Amino acid sequence: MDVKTVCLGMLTDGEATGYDLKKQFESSFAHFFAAGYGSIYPALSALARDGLVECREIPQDGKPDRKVYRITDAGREHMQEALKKPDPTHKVRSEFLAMMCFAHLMSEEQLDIVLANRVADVERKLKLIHDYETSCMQDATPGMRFVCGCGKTMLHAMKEYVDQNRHLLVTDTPSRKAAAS
Amino acid sequence: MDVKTVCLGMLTDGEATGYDLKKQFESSFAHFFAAGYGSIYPALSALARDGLVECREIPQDGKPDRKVYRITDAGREHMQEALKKPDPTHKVRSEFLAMMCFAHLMSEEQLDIVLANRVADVERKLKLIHDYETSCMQDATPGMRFVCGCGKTMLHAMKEYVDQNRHLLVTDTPSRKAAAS
DNA sequence: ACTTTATATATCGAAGTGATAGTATGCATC
DNA sequence: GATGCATACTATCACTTCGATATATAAAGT
Repeated sequence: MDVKTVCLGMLTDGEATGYDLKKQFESSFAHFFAAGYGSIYPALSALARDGLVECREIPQDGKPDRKVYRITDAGREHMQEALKKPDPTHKVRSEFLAMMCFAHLMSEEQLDIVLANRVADVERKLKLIHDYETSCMQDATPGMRFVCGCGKTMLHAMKEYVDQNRHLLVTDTPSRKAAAS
Repeated sequence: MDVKTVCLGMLTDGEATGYDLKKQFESSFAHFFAAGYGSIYPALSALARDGLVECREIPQDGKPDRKVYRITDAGREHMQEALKKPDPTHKVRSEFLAMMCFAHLMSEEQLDIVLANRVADVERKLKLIHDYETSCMQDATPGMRFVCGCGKTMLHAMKEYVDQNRHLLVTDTPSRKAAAS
């Protein structure tokens, strides 16, 4: 389940350009699988090279060709195989928690800013999920519903944890408490 | 807050070898910041090159020298600077959730195995945190307590979510329900 | 006697990150 | 009428990290 496979999976849903896929990585997939152009374009090239997708090049004047990718039968088969992997990973890479390990080397002001930014980021991601859910209404697959629900649960858990345990790191002043509520 | 910085941070707590740091990455840091030898050894070399750590080489017969690293004053200063970054990331990279997006392309048996493995992995990580907490008893910093607590909260949230929402993906048979309880 | 675990080093190809660059259209703001 | 910003699209590149593998010895379990 690398970027290549995820792109292939997205293409089971209909043809798309690299740009389209990037948008999906930025919206519905943002909270659990980020990918930039530096991964997506090479991935699509490799998939095309291996015959798992086909590419229609639509010429445009002045601009580089628009490249629309479509999954092939071989691609669908490959996807089926990829989905047989029994133990897909779930990894967290948190500079935030790493930094908190060294909280005793930081000032309260620094900690306060970092905690606030973390909560803000969580809220941004919650909004992304919410926007996705409202935009596709009832036509999401059960899988996507499961995934969105999982994202919301984890993000809420993080937010609540930070709120309820910040006292382990900072002594809340009355003004801060007031600002938080 | 890359591997280099985290290694430097670990060394604020006392001198260590690359192997020692790896153990820390595998135990207390495992649930939010993994790193292998392929990152740690180059990181230590770079830190030594930049004068942020010093290396004592202890010769050993037959084996390569044992290299014990100690942080320098410049290193401590560098760490202070690194901790001023106001918005450390917190990223999830989940093959698991990516796979669940394509659940409609999978069989129930496959899904069942994947869900079971996910729960097992969560439990393994919970045990790691628990083991760490009992091993260091009260001499953990508030920061480490915060981090362990956060890990436990997130992992419990994931486990509970999977348990309570598996019905979105699989129709639980009586036998499965019995096995789960 | 045999195997696993622990201590310790190190490298390398493959994969992914993040930033940057380029080009055109259209829309809003000044 | 110009300037800047958003959107649509492509693409590359240096750097970092990942995961697997290799090498060596000693202790400890079975």
